[in-house]
Order: sequence, then structure tokens, then C-alpha cells
Amino acid sequence: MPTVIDVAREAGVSLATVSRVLNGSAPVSPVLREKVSAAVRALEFRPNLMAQGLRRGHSNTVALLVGDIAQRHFAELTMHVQAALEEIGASLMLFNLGHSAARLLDFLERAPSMKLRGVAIALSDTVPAAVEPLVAEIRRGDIAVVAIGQNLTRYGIPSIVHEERAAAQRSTAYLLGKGHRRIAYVGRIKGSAVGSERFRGYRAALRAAGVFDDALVFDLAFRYAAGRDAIVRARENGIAFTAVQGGSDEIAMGALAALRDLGLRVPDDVAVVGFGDVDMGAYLRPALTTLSSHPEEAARHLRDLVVSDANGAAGLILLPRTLVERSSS
Amino acid sequence: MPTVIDVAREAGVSLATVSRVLNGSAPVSPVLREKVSAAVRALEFRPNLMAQGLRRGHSNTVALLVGDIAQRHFAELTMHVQAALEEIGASLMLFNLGHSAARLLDFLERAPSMKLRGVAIALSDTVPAAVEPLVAEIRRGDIAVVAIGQNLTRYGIPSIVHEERAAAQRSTAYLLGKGHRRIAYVGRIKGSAVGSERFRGYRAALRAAGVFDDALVFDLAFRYAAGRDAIVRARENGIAFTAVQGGSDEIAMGALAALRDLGLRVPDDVAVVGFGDVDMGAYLRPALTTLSSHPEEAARHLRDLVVSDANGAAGLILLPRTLVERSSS
DNA sequence: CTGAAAGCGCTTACAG
DNA sequence: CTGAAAGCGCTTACAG
Repeated sequence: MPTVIDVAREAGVSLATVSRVLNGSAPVSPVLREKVSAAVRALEFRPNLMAQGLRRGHSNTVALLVGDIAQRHFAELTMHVQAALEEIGASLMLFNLGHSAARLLDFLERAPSMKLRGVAIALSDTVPAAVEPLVAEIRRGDIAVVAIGQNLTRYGIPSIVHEERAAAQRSTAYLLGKGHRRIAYVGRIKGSAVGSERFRGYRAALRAAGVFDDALVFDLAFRYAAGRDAIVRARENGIAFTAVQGGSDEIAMGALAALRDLGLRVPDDVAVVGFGDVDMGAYLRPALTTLSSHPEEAARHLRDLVVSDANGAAGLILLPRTLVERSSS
Repeated sequence: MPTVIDVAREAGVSLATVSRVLNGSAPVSPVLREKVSAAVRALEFRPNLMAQGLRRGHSNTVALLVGDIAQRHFAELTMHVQAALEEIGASLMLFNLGHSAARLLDFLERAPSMKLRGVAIALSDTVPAAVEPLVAEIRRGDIAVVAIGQNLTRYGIPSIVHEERAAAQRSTAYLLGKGHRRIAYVGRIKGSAVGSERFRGYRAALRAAGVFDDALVFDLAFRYAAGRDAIVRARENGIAFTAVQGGSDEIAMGALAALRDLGLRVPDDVAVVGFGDVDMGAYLRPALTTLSSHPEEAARHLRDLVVSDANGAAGLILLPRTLVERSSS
């Protein structure tokens, strides 16, 4: 692998000039610039990223911490984040937390030594206050820290979030508008900050209509199993309902399967609404009514925050969700 | 951030001793070892990964190139690869190719300058021969290159693959055993090496039974849409069949939706079999019959190859698939 | 077993 | 506009 020394020799200039041409960090005469460019091409030179990183104090890598990449919306987010970072020449380091707060803290502790360009925290789980000093330490190294999907501005972290409470409220109101009064909520998952946020919207809508009933709220396992188990258990306990608001599309899909197994028709006997508009939903039969998500937009905002070195602001960027009506409701 | 110099000063030893204790690279007397450890703890020292990488000649990051992270099985693979790499203290850099060969070549060209520890290529798309010299160049830098999901041993790349042809053949034989004679294949996707490999197994089974019919082979779009479009088009063209072998679970899911839309019952009118056993399949109704995948095992093998610095061997590791029978067939 | 010194490949004051 | 030199923070021969 050729180094800047080789390029300098080939071009007949100093190391400094090579570096200046490469980075455009200082004016260089057209003659030397062309010589350097020719040498770079001839040698197929590419700067050693480790050396560059050491010297500059940071790499061009952004770490994305996701709550659980097995969940569809995190996979979609990951895809868009990778693409958005690529636009600014940054690489994506992926770290899957698997819903573990311990793993989050562990990573944040190690982050300063990694010399990252940024850290994006994408979690639905409740984030412990212990992250605050760790984030402060990371920022001391001039690393951008951004939250996606959950509002962490209370820890001074700029956050890009979808509306959750208002969206769930709107969705529940939609079901109320269709005449439903017994609407179950599946997905106030224990430890999920986002899940309980959505729950609050659901509850607000039902309270406003005077039909909130705690017996219709289920917080069980997670993903498909949660949806299925909630339906099965409700049946066992003789709890009646005519609609289900899922805490996620995957939970709603699990509910659809359980309803089918119990011989209930959707939407005739029970209407089902998901959350997140995961691509699969449109291909289910009945297709899943849901609330949209905008991972691509979130990724774009993340990219911009990394570029502008967001630290300091700790602003909140809010992405709206819209109801996507399909045949399950 | 404290450096080794700070640790050395704190411990009253030389830099070399600090490094030796940190890396266990040479014997150090118990007394000094303890002094260094104490200093490391006191200062909460963590080695600068950029400096370490520059000096050692490589980082501890492994790049995973996936064909399309939007496809479920790539997301699952990514999850397991991240976990497996973590066991050896390595980080995962994720690069999504989006089925673009140009992007693959581009990444491989840049790879040597990244000073990675390894590159894992997980693609279903046909890989052009142009990768061969690029891979050779990468290896010159002592970076392990491994293929997952597609046999690239012809380019000298050790490969971890699932059986494809034999599995598809077995699956098709299973449908034949159920009495089906008109079995459609959806998923010989243009440019998909893995897809056409599966197709060959399907064809072999049907030819052995003397019932292969090219009119029943569909290679259209990809993912859900492929399955849906194939069914719709077959219907429009009056092509009859009683079973569908999908080139992937997602394609099969699209087919299920289309069949439902056309008023056909599964499995009574048409049986459907997928490929890959993506988690969603078990929650569909009817649940999807499919062929298993073993991403966790693949990730484990990858980890081992990275550790043993696989280059040179170029062996083939074959993972078996088994038929997972559910209600769609 | 231990330390002083060189060097990995860059970038950036500093001096001209 | 240009170059010689220092230095980012490690690791590893080399000498003792």
C-alpha cells in the first residue's frame, strides 16, 4: 500500500503538499496540485484510515445502537441510516442491544476510546439516567450523540422522534369512530418507553370517550408472541372486545394469527390496527391498518445532525405519523 | 482521555511495560503488573483504538456486506454476526449493497485502506469475477475475506453456505409426494445466484418426475411483489397450478396474499412452500411451510474463520436445511 | 524482566 | 504557496 511519502516522492513535492491537495485544507498551486493528483492516480493511493483517524482525533464511523435488529422497523432504520451516512462518507458500525440496558451502558463506556464520529441511539426501551455522564464524556471527545425514536432531550441528547402519543390517540379515535367501544391495547411492553407512550395516547382517547377499561390492556411478551398471547389470554378469561390496537405491526400480526385460530373474522368480528407500517403489513390478508413511520427521514435528520455536529443544541425533531387504512379495520 | 504515558507515569514504569501488561504480550513481574493494573483502573484508561490500529496495522472491525438488509434473512444474519463478532471483541461495520455489484466493487476497492480485520460478503446476487483481484489485494493486507450464503470458493474465498439445490429438490419432491404435478416456481430472480441454484433443485425434482414445465417458472420483481405478481400473471395467462415453490419466504408471502385475493384457498386449492424460515412465517395464517436456515451457525463459522485468519484455505462449509412443515402445504 | 527509542501514516502549526 | 519537523497514542524490536 502506497503512503503519502510515496506520493510525495512520485510527485516531487513535500508530504504537506500532498496532504493539502488530498484534503483541500490549504491553497496549492495548480501545477503542484496536478502533479499530486497524477501521483495519487498512478499509485492508486488511498489514505490509511487508521493514521488519519489518529491524527485527526476521530474516525469517520458512526455507531448505531439499535434496541433489537430482529424488529423490522429497526432493520429498516438501519438500512436508511447506512445510506444516509454514506452520503457524507461515513461508515456505519452496528451494535445490537437486544433490549439490554447493561449493554447500552457498556458500549457508551467504551465509546470514547473508539474515536467515533457519532453515536446514534435508537431504542424503544427505557433509558436509565446512568447514560447521562457517559454521554457527557463521549461528547467531550467531540463525538455527536443523537437519539432516534425516543426523546432523550432530558439527558441533553438531541432527539429525532416520531409522534407516538398523539398518533395512538388518533388511531384509537378512528376505531371509536367506527363504533368500537371495547378496544384492547396490546403492547404496553414492560420497560418500553415508546410502548407506554403509545399506550397513553390510546388511554387518552378512550378516557375522552368514557370507555377506558384497564382489563383490556395487555403487556406480555414481545413481537409476534405478544399479540398472539394477548388474544389467547383474553379469550381464556372471557374478556370481550371488538378491536385491537397493537403496540407495533408485529404485535398486530401476532394478534391476527390468534384471531384466525380462534375462528374470529377480521375486521368483521375484531378490527386490528398496528403501529409502524412495516412493509409486510400490506401483504397480509387482511392487510394491516397501521400508522406510518418515516425511517428514511429520520436517517436524513441524523445525517444532518452528525454533519453540523449537533452537540449543544439538544433539540427535538418530530416526525408525524399518518393512519394507513387497510382491510383489517 | 488518559494515554499510556499517563498510565506509565502513574505506575512509575515505562510505556513498554504498560503495553506489555495491557496486551500480555511479554512477561512482566507481578509487582509491576499490579502497579500498572492499579494505574489503569485509577485513570479508567482505555487504549485509543485508532493508535492501536495504526500501530498494529489493522483495526478490530469486520465489515459485513449484505445483499439487501431489507430482506429478512439478511437482517437475521446481521444480528447473529454482530453477536458472534462481539465474542471475539470485534466490531461490526455494516454495508448494504442493495443488490448493486458496482457498490460491491467500490467497497472492496476501498477496503484495504480501512484496515479491517475481516470482510464478510453475504450476497445472493451473482458476484462478478472482477472481485477476484480486489479480494487478493485485501488479503495482502492480512484481512480475512469470507463469503456467507453463496459459494465463492472459485474466487479463492472460503465460503459458508446453506445447501440450496438439494434443499429445493427435496422440497419439490415433498410437493410431488403430496400428489401435486403442476408446481410453479417463483423466484428464479434475474441475477440471483442463490435463486437460480434453488431453481435447479426444483427443476431436477420435476424432471425426475417427468413433469417440468417452463411455463410455471416465474422470475419477476423481488420480495413480496414477486410472489404476488407471479400469481396474478399466471392467472391472467390461464396457467394452472396446484402448488407454488417460493424462492424465499417473502416471495411465498406475496403469493399467499395474491392467492387469497383471487379467492383460492391454501393449501386446498394451492399449496405454498417458502424458503428460509423467516420468523414471520410461523405467524401467518395459514402458516408457511418452508426450508430452515441457520444464520446463527453461519455467524459462528464466520467468527471462527476470522479468528483463525482463514485466508489460504478457501474451504466450503455447508449448512443443511430441513423442511419445516406447516399448514400452507 | 525492563526501559529508551523508533516508527506505524497521517495532518498541521511554524517558518519562510 | 511550500517544506521541514513535530506529534497523534500506541507497540515492538533492540539492548541490557
